[in-house]
Amino acid sequence: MAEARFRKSDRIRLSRDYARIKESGKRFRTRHFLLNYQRSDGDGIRLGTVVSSRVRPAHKRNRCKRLIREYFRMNRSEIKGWFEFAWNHNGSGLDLVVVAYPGAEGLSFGELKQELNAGLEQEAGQVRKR
RNA sequence: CCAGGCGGGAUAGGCGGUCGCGGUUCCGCGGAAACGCGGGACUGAGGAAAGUCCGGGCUCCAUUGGGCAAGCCGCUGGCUAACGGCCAGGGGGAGCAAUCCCGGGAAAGUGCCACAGAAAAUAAACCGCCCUGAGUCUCGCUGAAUAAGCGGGAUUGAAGGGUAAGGGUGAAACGGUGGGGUAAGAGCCCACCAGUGAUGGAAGCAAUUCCGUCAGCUAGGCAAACCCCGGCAGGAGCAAGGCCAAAUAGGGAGACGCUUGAGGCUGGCCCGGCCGAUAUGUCUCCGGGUAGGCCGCUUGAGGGUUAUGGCAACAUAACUCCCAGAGAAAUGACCGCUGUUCCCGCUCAAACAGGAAACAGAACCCGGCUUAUUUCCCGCCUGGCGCU
RNA sequence: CGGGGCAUAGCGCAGAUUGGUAGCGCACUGGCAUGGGGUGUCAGAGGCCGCGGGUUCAAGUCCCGCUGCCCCGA
Repeated sequence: MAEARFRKSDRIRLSRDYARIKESGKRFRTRHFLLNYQRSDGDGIRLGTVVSSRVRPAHKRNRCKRLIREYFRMNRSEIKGWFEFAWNHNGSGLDLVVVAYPGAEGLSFGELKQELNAGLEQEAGQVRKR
């Protein structure tokens, strides 16, 4: 059950971390999201959320972040599994930044889950091939 | 019953379950501590939290004055910490009415008023009207005469003068109606009415209202144009500001005295004022500061109830309550049952099935304004129709 | 969260000082010149000035409220 929690230590909170992941991490897109990720030294998996300021008004931006966090909380062990398999290395960490763009505020939780699941699984598969 | 006006209030669907999040605090374990892990209790968005349009608190900066410029407000009185807000009163406008909207000064000065129109603001005089009337034509008389003179008439008549009644314009035309008067006219004079100024009295704290007297006889609009009058205000904002303080770079920093005076500051500008590179002497000290962390950070012009004063806004007193404090930023996801309203389908109707239910997220804190918005409820008032 | 700016023809800009029938360049349409095109030349069309109120006789311009876009401050 501890897998389904989401504490402060599971979040990316420093602006230099965001800058580092954006600079040296890898990225890919789905229909409504841009995902940056990078292998990290720790053994955990961390999440940062960013919503475009073109998503208006403020309460819709907040809702986007909540849904992304909720998705991450429910599926973190799966995501970790995919990337550990891709890198062929158990116990490595992952920093993940999800950027939401306009249009994302209209998604339901089910639609969001489907889109992010598909995107992440596909990306992990491509990493493994290389 | 229908239509309308004003004011106030409720709600932001509810209950349960599973998995989670922020804050405070307690217990257990680990640890030198910071803290970490596990568990419990309490608690966790709004009426607009919004726009950032005003006003304050709070914080730092500036503060030795003087002058200038710029800004905002504007009927009167009150309330308030303050306001561009609120309450009461007064005036003007809209409406049958309830009610709503607006507000210093145009007689201190400057400026503007396109087009049209004679003229757009100390009135002027284009047409017109009226008077005088050179000249021209004509008639009569004197005369020999068609010369000259005298007199009369006509004129679509040079020129001079009077006048502002009328002139179709314009958003707006320099009092209105009637009478007298005159060559024609005119507040030129008179009566009534409207308006202005001065002044006397009455009511009111005042804005203002009412009743008189006198005067000149009349004064266009725009200050959300400059401006005048009265009032307000130093500047910036919690990313304010304070404390701790890695890595890296660097060897300085501060105080005082004396001389030189490049340059800089004085937060709109000027006068004025102040600091001061460099060189030199003495003394003291390890500091400044980025990442990051901590504080500021929620007990406050606070909420509720009652009483008293006041038409009211509001004030005072007593009792009582503690009600988010994050920092890449907490309230969410899924499931079950269910309330209200609306839509669609079937139906005489109902039941039933399905769908929908707003605007929107605290970021230092308050008082307002403005804007967005769901479903209703209550009270008072106005007009109309019907019945008694 | 706080502070500030902009919006006018399809595009880029004037006009806002001092309110009075809104213009310039490119692009567009048509005529002429050429065998045809480019180019040149002549003519024309295209705007309720971001939206809604107010002041005024009259608003792109002055005042108030919204909407959208952009910039600055750790």
